[in-house]
Amino acid sequence: MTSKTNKTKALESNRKALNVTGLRATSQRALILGIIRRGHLDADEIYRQAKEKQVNISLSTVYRTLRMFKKLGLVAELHFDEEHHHYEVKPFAEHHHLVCFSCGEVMEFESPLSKILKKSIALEKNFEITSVEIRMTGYCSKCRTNKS
Amino acid sequence: MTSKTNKTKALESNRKALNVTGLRATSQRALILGIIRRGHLDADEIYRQAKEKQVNISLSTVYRTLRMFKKLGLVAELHFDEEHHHYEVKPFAEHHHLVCFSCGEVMEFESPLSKILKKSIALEKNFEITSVEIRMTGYCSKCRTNKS
DNA sequence: ATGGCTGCAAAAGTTTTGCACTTCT
DNA sequence: AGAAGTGCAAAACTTTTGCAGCCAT
Repeated sequence: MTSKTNKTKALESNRKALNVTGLRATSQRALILGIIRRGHLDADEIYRQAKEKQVNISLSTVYRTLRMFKKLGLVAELHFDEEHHHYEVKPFAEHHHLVCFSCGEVMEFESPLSKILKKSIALEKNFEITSVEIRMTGYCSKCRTNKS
Repeated sequence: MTSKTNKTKALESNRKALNVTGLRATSQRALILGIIRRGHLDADEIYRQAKEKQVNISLSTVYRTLRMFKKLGLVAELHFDEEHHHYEVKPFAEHHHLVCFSCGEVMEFESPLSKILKKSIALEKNFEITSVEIRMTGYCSKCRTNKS
């Protein structure tokens, strides 16, 4: 059974990521970071998942931690069409999102065109662009065939 | 003094826009639609401006109206980096946003590249894409020179 | 040991809803 | 007249904050 070992390793890696930031490596933070790694989640969902592992954790801690991570540039805050913010660990390669209206699936994509677009707008508007967020919505291939 | 005439005309035009939708053309709706026309505003800002013209208007009506307009596709809901949603009347030409971190100014832009990007992703991911939202953030030319 | 972090509870802020009344058609 | 829309107040939700105790460093 290697699962425990893997979990330990993952926790270790999250702890290290925290050490780099100068923050204290608390179990809550390692846990939350681990959870965000799994996908695009909102605060409440992160809280629910965190609670499964550590019953006492509080929602405030989740919010505080997310704000902190965001401030440090450790995670990115996304704005999907829903009510709440979503978070993901900041990717090394800039990437964007494709959301299916029907099943809600979120896919990531990247394209060299987005970089060209960024440069062209920066030049045209004389802007110094620090971040680009592209969100496309529609219907994924599965939902398209099922709709018929 | 032609100002009153212009106001009447504007109201008339908003009323007509409402008639097309099959909704009842109430003064509140015409007013709110007129206000959204002015720019990218959030619910509370719309409420404040509406109140100047019609003291009794309620925040619930603003929210209800915005939801309704959005559902009808009359306005688009935007997701800037702040807490609340922003609204704008749905433009005929798809356009995107450039937000200055420093002064908060929101500029619109459009580019043929965004259409190419859309097509290329649709093809690659086998998605039927119904909408594209691009938000770039950074520093506008004014803030860049002032920063120095 | 000590300052940063946490949990809890309460507050603040945003959005929705129920209901009686008003207004458009 | 009848249905749709509004205002008000209260509820539901999301996010923030104050504070006493806890725990990484």
